[in-house]
Amino acid sequence: MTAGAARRRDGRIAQERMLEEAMTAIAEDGLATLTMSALADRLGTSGGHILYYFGTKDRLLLAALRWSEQQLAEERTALLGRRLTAHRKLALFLELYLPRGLRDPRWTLWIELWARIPSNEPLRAAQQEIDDGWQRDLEALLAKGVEQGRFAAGLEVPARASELLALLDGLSTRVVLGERGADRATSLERARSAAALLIPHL
Amino acid sequence: MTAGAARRRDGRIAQERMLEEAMTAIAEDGLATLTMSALADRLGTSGGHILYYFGTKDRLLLAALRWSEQQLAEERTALLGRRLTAHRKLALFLELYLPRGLRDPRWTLWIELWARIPSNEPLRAAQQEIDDGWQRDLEALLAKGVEQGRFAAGLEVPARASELLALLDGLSTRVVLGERGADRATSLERARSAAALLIPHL
Amino acid sequence: MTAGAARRRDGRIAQERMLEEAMTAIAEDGLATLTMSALADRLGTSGGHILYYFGTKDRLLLAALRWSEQQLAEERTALLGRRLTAHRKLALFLELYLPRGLRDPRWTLWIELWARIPSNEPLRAAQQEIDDGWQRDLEALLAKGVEQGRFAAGLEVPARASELLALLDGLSTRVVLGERGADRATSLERARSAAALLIPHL
Amino acid sequence: MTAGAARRRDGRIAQERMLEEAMTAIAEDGLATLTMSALADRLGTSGGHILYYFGTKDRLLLAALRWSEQQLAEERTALLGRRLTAHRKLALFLELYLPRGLRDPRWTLWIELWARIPSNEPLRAAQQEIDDGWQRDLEALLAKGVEQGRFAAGLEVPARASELLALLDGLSTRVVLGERGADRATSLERARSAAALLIPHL
DNA sequence: TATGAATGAGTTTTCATTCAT
DNA sequence: AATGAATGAAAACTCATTCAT
Repeated sequence: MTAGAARRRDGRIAQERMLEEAMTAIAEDGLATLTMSALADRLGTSGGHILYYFGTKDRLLLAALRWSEQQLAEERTALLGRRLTAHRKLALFLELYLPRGLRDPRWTLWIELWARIPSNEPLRAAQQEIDDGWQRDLEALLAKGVEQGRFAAGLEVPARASELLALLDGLSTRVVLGERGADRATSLERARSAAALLIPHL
Repeated sequence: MTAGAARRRDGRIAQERMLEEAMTAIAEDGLATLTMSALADRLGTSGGHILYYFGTKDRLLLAALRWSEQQLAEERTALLGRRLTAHRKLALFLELYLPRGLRDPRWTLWIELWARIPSNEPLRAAQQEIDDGWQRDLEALLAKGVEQGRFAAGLEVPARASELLALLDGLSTRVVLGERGADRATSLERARSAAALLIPHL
Repeated sequence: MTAGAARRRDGRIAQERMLEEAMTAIAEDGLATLTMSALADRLGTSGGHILYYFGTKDRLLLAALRWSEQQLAEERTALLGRRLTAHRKLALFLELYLPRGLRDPRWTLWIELWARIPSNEPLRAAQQEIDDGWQRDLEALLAKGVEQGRFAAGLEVPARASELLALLDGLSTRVVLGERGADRATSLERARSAAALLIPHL
Repeated sequence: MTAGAARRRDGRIAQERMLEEAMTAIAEDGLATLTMSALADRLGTSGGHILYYFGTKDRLLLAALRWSEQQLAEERTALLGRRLTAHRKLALFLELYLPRGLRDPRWTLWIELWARIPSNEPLRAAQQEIDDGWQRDLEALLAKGVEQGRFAAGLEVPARASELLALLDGLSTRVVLGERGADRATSLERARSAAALLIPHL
């Protein structure tokens, strides 16, 4: 391997460390206190260096979001590929989607970024794309369940998927904002019972 | 009426104009561009004067939110009091909750304020209180429907109310952020079909 | 006088003090070291306050330039109105135009701002307008000299005025940049002898 | 030729390409947007590499200026050596000096660098030297014209040369800044008519 | 020669908030 | 009640420059 390639690889690693640390910092202190220099301090590097890779803070946050969603997307793909009943897959899907708890960084970031979407076109595009991924995979999961006779034939797959995802978003918001009575366990329970009604198991 | 009372009443009106204009400005340009002095300009007054009434910008936003929710709460109360079938009331409830369209000011404000809740205790309390109002009234609506035999006896009212409200939040977010295929009409359709499944009409 | 008017007047005075101090600072240390906070320190105020009036540093510099040219324009008008021979007026015009010496703030500013004109439309407009003022007044001066029989009949007034002003610009640049042998006295001498050739005195 | 010499020559060529590209970039977008990495991109190399040759950006700009003036100096020398009347030579000198048009790179660079001269000693020295070259050659041209009886005996050569060059600077500034009515053709006309008055042709 | 990762000082700008009048 | 002058903290961002490889 040439020195150049090594250097390039170092950069890759550095970038990924930055994204990971950004998510961790958000999880610990919230996005409000995530300044460029605070993040640089955590990483033992300089603010300039972070922006050397990402250009602007907005783009850094977008990259962090994508990186975090990328990991979930992989878990989702793995989940879909497992040999499980559709019921079980759906249950795991719900668990995957909902926040791990108060201050879940992925959701903290989403809530913050929603506010910026109206004035940030690349962000809107990213959100659309990410949402589409969840919708597509949930539809696939449901369709397969129908095919296997686990869910009612005639299930309106896209509509039910949309509704379930909207419901999960609403529940997630509540969890991550710490609304009274909206911890992960309770919300998961709500998600499950609603799912059972929206997508009747035969 | 004394001069003092007249002045006080004038102050009330002035404050209400400020809140209304704040909501309009947010609907037009988003909260990010709503600075104190921009708002003052729209009102033909000074930033100092607005803060003379509200103390801080955060309190102004909170007041604006409360003012906007207050109006909805009144419509809600009126709705509950009307002589309509529970089905019909539920349908109107959904229409009342969902955003009027892209950039609906109430929802724009919510999305912006969610991001501030983690670091703003009074805001969290207000949110809780407002959400409780919707939950309480939806529960009442459902309970009455059960009582009248319109909804299944044994309906788990609080759970279904929570789920429906979470779903409405999720749908609303999408509408107000302008997600593809998430206009008011479509979202209302999703809300209706999901409601029919969550709260089976007999 | 109302308190409001007094406050407003205070603001005016404050703005003018800022412009004056900016020019003085430029004369003393050059434009390179004129940062917003350095200027604020000199004025015993805050950087925010300066930008409260001028919005951006660019606009502050433009205002400073205009303020400084305004003063010269008044001197120019006074000069044109005096009862002097055209010869004498022309001589005084040259003295007025040329820099007072190395680091003359007006010229320091011009040289700095020339570099910004290609990317700054308001600045270009201001420059055009200011140059037009000098051209117009020099043309008037020459025309009157012709009329009075002091300068050759048939003098091509606009052309000669343009040439003389261009020459003065060139000389001024050299003075203010401290080129060898280009002090004010020598440059004035060059200006005079060139003027005598371009605009023959009868 | 040794490998070392070949490499050295390659380096020369690389450096010259850099200078040329710098001038082109400046002509296209102005100096303000000429960052090291922008220039590196245009050249398909890295910022570090450019500085490997030039050390600092200031030195690069200075080298670019010198390189550009070097070419003009050669044209000037060629001009002086040609068998032409002094009148004709003077006319060609004016054409050589004035900018080719709006955004002429040599002049764009000059205007930008003037602003840096007060704080950059090597730059000042270079400017002096380059100006001296023009002055020296113009004096030689005029002196020869006098000698040949083309220009008035008794012509104060150094003074007239200074004045003409100052005038050319002033005209050039206007052309390159795009002042109204200051295109190359008009400015050349002004330069010619002023030259005819300053240096009377017998 | 050549790269590109890393630095970090330095500057403008924004805006809620205060307060004398 | 109303103004608007004044504050000042905070933060993003730029970019020439260095240096290990």
